[in-house]
Amino acid sequence: MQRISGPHMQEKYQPAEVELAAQQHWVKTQAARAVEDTTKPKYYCLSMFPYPSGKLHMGHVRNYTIGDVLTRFHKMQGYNVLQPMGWDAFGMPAENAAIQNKVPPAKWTYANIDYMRSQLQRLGFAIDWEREFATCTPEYYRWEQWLFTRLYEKGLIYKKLGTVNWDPVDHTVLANEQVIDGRGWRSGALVEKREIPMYYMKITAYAEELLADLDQLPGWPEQVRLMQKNWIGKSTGVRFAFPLADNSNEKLWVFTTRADTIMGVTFVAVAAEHPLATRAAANNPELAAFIEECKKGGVAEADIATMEKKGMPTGIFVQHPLTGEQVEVWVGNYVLMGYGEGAVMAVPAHDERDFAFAKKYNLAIKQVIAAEGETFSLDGWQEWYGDKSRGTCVNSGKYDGLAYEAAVDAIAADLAAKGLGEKKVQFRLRDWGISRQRYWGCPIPVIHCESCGDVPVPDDQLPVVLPENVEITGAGSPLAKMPEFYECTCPKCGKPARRETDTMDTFVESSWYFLRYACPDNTQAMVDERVAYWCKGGIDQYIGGIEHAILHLLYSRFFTKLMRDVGLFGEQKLDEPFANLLTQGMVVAPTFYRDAEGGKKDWINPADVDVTTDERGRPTGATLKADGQPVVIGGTEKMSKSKNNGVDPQSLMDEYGADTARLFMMFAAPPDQSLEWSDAGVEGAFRFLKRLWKLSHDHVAAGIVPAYSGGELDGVLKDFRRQLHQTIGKVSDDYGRRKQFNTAIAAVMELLNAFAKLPDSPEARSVKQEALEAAVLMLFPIVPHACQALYAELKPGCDAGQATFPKADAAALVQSEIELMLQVNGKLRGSIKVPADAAKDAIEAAALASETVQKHLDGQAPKKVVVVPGRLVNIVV
RNA sequence: GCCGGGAUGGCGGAAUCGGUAGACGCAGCGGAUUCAAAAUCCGCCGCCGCAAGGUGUGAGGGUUCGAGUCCCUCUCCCGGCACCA
Repeated sequence: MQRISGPHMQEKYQPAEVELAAQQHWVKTQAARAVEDTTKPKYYCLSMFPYPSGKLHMGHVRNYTIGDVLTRFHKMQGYNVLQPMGWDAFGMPAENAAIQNKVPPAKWTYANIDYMRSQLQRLGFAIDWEREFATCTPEYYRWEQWLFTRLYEKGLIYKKLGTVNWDPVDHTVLANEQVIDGRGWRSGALVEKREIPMYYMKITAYAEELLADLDQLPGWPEQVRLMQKNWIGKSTGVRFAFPLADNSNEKLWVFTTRADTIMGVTFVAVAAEHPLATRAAANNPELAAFIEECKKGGVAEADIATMEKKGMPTGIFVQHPLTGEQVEVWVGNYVLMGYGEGAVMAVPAHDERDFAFAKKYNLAIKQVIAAEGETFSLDGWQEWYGDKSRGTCVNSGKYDGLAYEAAVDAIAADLAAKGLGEKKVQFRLRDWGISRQRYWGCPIPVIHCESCGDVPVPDDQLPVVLPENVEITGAGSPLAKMPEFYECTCPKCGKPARRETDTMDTFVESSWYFLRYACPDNTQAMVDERVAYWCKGGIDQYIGGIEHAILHLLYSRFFTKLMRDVGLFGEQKLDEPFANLLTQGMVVAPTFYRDAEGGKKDWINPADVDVTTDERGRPTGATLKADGQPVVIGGTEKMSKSKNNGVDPQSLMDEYGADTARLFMMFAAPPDQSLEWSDAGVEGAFRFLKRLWKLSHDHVAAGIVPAYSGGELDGVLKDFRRQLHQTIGKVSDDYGRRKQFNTAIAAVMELLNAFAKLPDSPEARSVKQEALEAAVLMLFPIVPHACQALYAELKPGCDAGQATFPKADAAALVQSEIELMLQVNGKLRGSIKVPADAAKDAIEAAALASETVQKHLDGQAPKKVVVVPGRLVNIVV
């Protein structure tokens, strides 16, 4: 094997040279190529694929370095490893770029992919590039269309009206992101809600399984499972009807989880789009105007939930299903047509929102729950009013005295007897609307025929190819303006027909790409038996941002189950795609700005700012490098274009090399926490690599020797060797179990600090050889280029990438004497040394005999002595 | 608004199962080297205090021999909220 850094080791660490040589070596030896091999355990390590936005940002560097560390570590542990990469290539930014720069989305996307691929290669990730694909190619999305037609036939995809943000000036549908303060981002027009037909995936049919299987995912963070559980939101309640008071036999259906409060209903609220509201508005211009007002504004839940609750009576009355009393129907802007029945019963006394609404409009508030020791008052809302775990029914006739569960059961039974309702399990989860009125996405494979209706495109006409030369204006859907795309013939009857011009939500592509990596070259099927090899028991590690905790991960779980039920996995049992999940935190950086006209702020990039500090290093101010004048120090925020606080990873790589970038990212914070960018921290990472290089160089220059393999050692060397093997144990645990790399790096740093203080003797040299070999292998997953070169110097002819990860030597860990802390009344007062195998009473005696303890006891007898083996002794006086 | 998370020196963070708070690194300070600087190496470094000592993990309360860690109340910050990806 070639010596990577040449016949004479460079004295100075030169990352550009070292990294180029290492990367060429890996390409030549196909080090990252993954081949199915049943003789080894497999390890599929997956990072969330990037949207090709132009260039890598720090979040990508962080995400993919974490993945690469785990990939390389597991390879050194003997696993057959797969680390793939691809491109989530459909999406809005390509259309925005097309509007701004007049570049076709496809061209822009492919150019970005080429650049970003080169950046990933420059970072030295052990990616199997033979498996790369972009989701915007027909070779990929044809299978998505194929699956769509299967699901459509199974009834798992259906059409219904959905509410979207409508820009009345641009005549276009806007994403929530494009609605700013209720206005369209380009036109500035007030956005309206509009109902249009859309295709939906029946994710609610899988709600029960998606919820239950969360318990089968011990490798997921508890917080993510909890978020998904709450999102699915299973609740048991009662669906029941209020008959209309006009004796028309019509009914208004509602769902409630608080049927126990049914006797406290004082009004009913319906959504603005509810048929009853429409009917009432027909001869009530004031109400019609109010309904129009409700339709203003966007559809985002966060906006609806925080806006002022408003309502108006309809003049329509319904009968209370149990008392027969007349109850008025109101239209409320906070009731959503898309949830449940689009109508809710209102119990102001026991629902905080209803309480506020009733106070505002002077509606009746009737207490029907009482809790012991509490007084009900209309002065203000109190927490216990809505707490179903407390209290019993009052003012509720035959239900008086019943607690929550008993009351719900009795009331549900009575409603059922009247044929007006029943208990029902309800999910918060809604079906997934996948239609988008956009160009740069996967065409929905449906043809609309006047005679045959909606006809899925037959297999032999797939893929429906997205035309690539299109003019994007930002107004309206481009495909709907292209007769050459939408004019077609019906596959059933052959008559002229119209092709669907909506495309799919881009979450669809990212819901199954991880399965396609197993078999990206298959032109005959969506997936094949290689999925059974790589995805058996789930993908071993998935790494990505916490912002995907709900949507992407839930959709991916859903798709895996859909594909299983379409029979795509054959005999293999694959219910869940990701066995282990690591959610990484954001990359944040300080912000700087100057106030500009109109209350706006000019954000200044951290790279252009000098921060001044006082004699203790505390920041006292900041100035712009260009003019030396002060700028305002803002908060520390997620790197973004809008705050101009992004740092380009490319400049980091150019200046320090890939290893320093990787080391800094892994050292600055544990993976799941946010990571604060710091120029000085990067310097520190670079300094450490220089130090590692120099220590190795000095050792190699004095002549390499066989690593220590046995024999008596004196105190210093014995202690150091114990530290070495403790470090090996800790680093293995940090990589393998804890997935916390900052502490692994810190442990190796400590080891090298101790290493630098070792004496120079023949014995010491063999221990140093052992330590350097181990340190270089331990750091290899994080800084593979430098370690590849160093290992070849320490063990000529050996390839660090093919080496086995060091194992701790149990014999080296044995300790004869240990130190115990001494506490008096819980306060640290000193320490004692005892034999490692000392008995409890011997420890107690030694502690009591110690000078410090005697001083604090001051002649008194201890009340209690607590001995924690291996830790401390606490004496209570 | 709802769901989930976070807060520890001047800064990033460590403390893995309730047991030495501040590992490791950055910044700072002192020294060595140097004509000088950079680089490098050595040492100091939570706060108050001359010291003894006291005090300290967002705020307040509690459990415990012992709390950064567990429980209750609160404040601020961050992620998600279904068309950003």
